[in-house]
Amino acid sequence: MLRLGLRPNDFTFPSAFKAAASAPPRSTIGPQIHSLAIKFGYLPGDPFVSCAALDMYFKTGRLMLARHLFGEMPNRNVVAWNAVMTNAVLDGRPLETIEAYFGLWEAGGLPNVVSVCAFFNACAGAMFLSLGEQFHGFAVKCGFEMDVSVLNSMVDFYGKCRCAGKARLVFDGMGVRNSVSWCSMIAAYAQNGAEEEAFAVYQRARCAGEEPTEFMISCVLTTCAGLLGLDLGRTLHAVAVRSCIDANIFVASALVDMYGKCGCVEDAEQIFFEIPQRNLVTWNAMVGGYAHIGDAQNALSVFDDMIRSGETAPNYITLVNVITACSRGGLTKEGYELFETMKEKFGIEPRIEHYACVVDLLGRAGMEERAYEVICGMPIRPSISVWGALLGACKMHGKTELGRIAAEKLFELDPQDPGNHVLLSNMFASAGRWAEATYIRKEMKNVGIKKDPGCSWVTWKNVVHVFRAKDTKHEMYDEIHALLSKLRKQMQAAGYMPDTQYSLYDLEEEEKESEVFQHSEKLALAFGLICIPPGVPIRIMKNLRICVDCHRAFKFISGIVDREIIVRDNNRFHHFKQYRCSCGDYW
DNA sequence: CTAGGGTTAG
Repeated sequence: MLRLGLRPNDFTFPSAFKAAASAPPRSTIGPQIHSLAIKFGYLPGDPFVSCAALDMYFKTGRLMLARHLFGEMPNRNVVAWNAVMTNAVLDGRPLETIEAYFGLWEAGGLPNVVSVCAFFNACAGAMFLSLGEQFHGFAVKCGFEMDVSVLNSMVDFYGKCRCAGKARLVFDGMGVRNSVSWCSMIAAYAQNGAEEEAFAVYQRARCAGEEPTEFMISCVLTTCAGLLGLDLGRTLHAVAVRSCIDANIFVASALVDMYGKCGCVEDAEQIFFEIPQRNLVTWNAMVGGYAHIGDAQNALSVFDDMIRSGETAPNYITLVNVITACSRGGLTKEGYELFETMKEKFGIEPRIEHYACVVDLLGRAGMEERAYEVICGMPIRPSISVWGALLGACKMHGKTELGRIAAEKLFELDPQDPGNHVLLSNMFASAGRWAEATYIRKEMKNVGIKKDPGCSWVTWKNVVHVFRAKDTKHEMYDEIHALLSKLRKQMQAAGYMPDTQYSLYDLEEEEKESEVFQHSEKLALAFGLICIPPGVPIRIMKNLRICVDCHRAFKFISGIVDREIIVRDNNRFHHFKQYRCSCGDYW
């Protein structure tokens, strides 16, 4: 334009700055336009031009220049203050946003819709629930509740502050909704673990004629974690393909994650290797997918690809996932080395999560004492998950004394948790120390701690069938029981010996045997075998870890009836096929 | 000229 000898006017510079705002941070295009604007007399002085320049400096990360420009603006208007507020939230400095809001107020300016949205955003980012609630009242008084955007940011604010119910109240009161409103409400539920409600809102949105957007699909996909969501996840994948949004980085990352969490690494891989670009989250989700099934080799190889590609540097989540994969896959040495060198190699300081991973890694490999040394040398206070990892390992390998130390720490940190008490009691039980096992049970009763009941579930024809141990109430109980007896004989003929060492109470051996045959996962499997047609893998979920005997039995059954069985317990996946499990008996 | 929603770990 300048080369053609045309003179820029006051419309030229704002659009030029807007374009420059999305240039890479090191590009000098923004500052060049700045000098031109000065040369042509638009700066300082023109509020439109200076606001655009201000925003550009923030967006390209030149904070000092932005603040300097803001400082010398002769006539700061709301838009200028808003640029400060919105960019501060975007960069994760919510306090600065709130400060700027009051700055605007003190300077005699009147906040507008954008300022109010930014304020709610800041309260969401800083988790300032009561400040946001007060501001909610104020915004209503000023008449801002007529604005969709303001209401949307209120829904988002309540959702982020863990108040999905309050978000819903705002949402229900909205006379007009747009796509953002629906997404914010779905996110509010999804981020607070209310998967069913999130999905119900999604369905309502679709019924109301809302098109599925990248935002909507990536958000709903997070509600499909675990085997039960697989059908739903595949449906959403199809929806994304039909709407041509499956290549969007958020959608693709969410798909990789969803398939990984459902134990379908092949599907995750297909998306991962086909998409044009990947970001940190995509890489992490893929490594996480391998970690879920305990495929340490592939986790390490993708991690290696990530480093060599130079696309993105790993972060602490990447390392949590890789070390977890090593732990589950039995690559103890590799995992430990990564943990030891993550600081110098990748500049990532080990966090509490990494310590928990490495204690788990060493513990699984039978190196409980080494794990204990790591805990003792920690620069930060060991958390519940660190001691929990040690206790779990001690229980697995019968290291009763060290287990007791871990358990005592756990009781201090979380006296009400039933899982730790049960683990310790079981550990004593399997060491034959019945008096101590019973004592802990009694103690639980006295203090009023109830054990989470173990249960397993299977979906069939869109109905979830839940089983608890010794469950006789299911309508198909007789058939289930008959099938289990038959399988028991076949398994014994094939060399199966019941493993009753973790049976809770001091029962006679025979009673222990019949006890383990009423475990919830066995009931769920029998139900699956009866209902689900041959050839279709049986997918079972369990809220606690799978028991040792069930694990052994499932290997036999997968071979005897020639069926794939996939169990997701509260810790990882077990994929049974032809007398073997994907965990290699290492879990 | 400024604005509202999304993906990973725990």
